[in-house]
Amino acid sequence: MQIGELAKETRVTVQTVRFYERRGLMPQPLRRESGYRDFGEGDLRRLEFIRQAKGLGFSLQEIRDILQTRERGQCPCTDVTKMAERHLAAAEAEIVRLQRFRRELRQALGTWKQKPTRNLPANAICVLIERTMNGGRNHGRKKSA
Amino acid sequence: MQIGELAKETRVTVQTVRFYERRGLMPQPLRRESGYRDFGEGDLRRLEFIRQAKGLGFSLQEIRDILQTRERGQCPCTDVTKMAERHLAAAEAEIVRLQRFRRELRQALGTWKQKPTRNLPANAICVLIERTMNGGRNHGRKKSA
DNA sequence: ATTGACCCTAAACCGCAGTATAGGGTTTAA
DNA sequence: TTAAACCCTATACTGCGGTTTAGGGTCAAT
Repeated sequence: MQIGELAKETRVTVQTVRFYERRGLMPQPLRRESGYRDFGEGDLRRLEFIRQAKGLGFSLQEIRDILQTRERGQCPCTDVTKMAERHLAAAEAEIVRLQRFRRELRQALGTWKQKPTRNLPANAICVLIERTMNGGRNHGRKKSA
Repeated sequence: MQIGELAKETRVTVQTVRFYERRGLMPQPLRRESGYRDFGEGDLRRLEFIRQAKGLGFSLQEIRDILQTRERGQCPCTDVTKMAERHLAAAEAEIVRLQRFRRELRQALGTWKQKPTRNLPANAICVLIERTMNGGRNHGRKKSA
């Protein structure tokens, strides 16, 4: 199989396949006389695994490590579990953070709805921003001061 | 206030302050005869706002846009709301994805505990990986009716 | 006058995950 | 024979959010 076919099958670009090879995710493939890469079924499955792992949030570095462990005949389960739990923890922290912000935001929007102002720059999130900016009442910062 | 003091107060590096200036997040500050930047209270609050906004997941681009809208005397609420909801949606999608993976992972680990293998590379997540690598047939996946 | 802490600019570099471009060679079919 | 479609390498570029380096200038105290 030529690189173009492999790329098409796995829905990545040929550049990406070569890029993965450079990064050590894909092995050095067989070469024809011409220098053309010659891939087999194993390469196809490997590339599909890379795509799936990427979809699960693993970095190329992590995927490379998993594949290398596997290549040494070892089980990458422990590492994979650790990585996955780490991603999970990060995502959970992220969502907690954003949920907190959303609460603040909704509160601000509620205030805004109760006290609808026209297009004056004094409502809702602006309040939140002004509060953070800690000047509250004064927008006085202009360059041509 | 010199750049060093500003940086210290806001717990960023002086390079970062200059970087924000280049990126248009911080205004061109006053300069002394020597060329030294001279910051005021407004700059301090602005930089603090940048830090907080960053903490809330806004990109520098977004923060710059918010500040520029504000500088034009307009209310950035609508934009901010949109941005925040977008971040939230992204984080929620992320966690759903990872929760799905965690389920798969836990299932795999459960299987592994029930059927302890020796240190052969055929257990748990390995199974998950092997399944992907060896032809990727997904058995027992029931998603939608 | 000299040291040391501070400041200045411009430019290069980092990791990430590729994408694009330049300048070629190969294969296949008309 | 020639053209299209494919392949090759090497290098540069993207956007993100900075960090580092090189090579200076300024300011306060000694």
